[in-house]
Amino acid sequence: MAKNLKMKSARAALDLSQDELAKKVQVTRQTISAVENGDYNPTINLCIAICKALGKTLDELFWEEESK
Amino acid sequence: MAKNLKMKSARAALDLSQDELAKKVQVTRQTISAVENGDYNPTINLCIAICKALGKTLDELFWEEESK
DNA sequence: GGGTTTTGTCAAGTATATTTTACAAATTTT
DNA sequence: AAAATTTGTAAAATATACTTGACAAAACCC
Repeated sequence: MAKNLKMKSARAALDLSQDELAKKVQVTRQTISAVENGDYNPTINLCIAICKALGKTLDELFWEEESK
Repeated sequence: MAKNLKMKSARAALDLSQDELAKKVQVTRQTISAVENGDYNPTINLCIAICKALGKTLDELFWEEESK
């Protein structure tokens, strides 16, 4: 899977660390790291939570990205 | 979780059975049924595959729906 | 109204998403 | 350049997505 740079840059734009985002989203820092690095295939509920924390929509952060 | 009626109606619009969609998406009919009925929390890759099979985007089928 | 296809659901199993603990490399701050 | 923060990664454990097989109710055709 490809890295999710859209997510990484949306997070950077809000000046959040992986750990801070993880807390907002109720997940571990490692999970956030893995999602950004495309190491796995997150749940849609997690994607939605990430989108809301970053003020983006699913299409903006997850469409076409992991579409392989 | 709430039922995903957007997905159900997008599938109906293409006159596909759950089983036919399941085959296109390489998953079991039970999984499609569970997703439509909101019985669980699918993977983003599965959501993307479903969107592509139905000619829709993530925002169209999965945004706000399961946002709880 | 019987036959066929479609859908809901359930129980038991397998695969994989996510956690926990932990350490080192990289980056930022002072 | 040392201290502090952020990030990549890994192994073992746990939770949960997804499968397989199967049965009954509902919906569609004849």
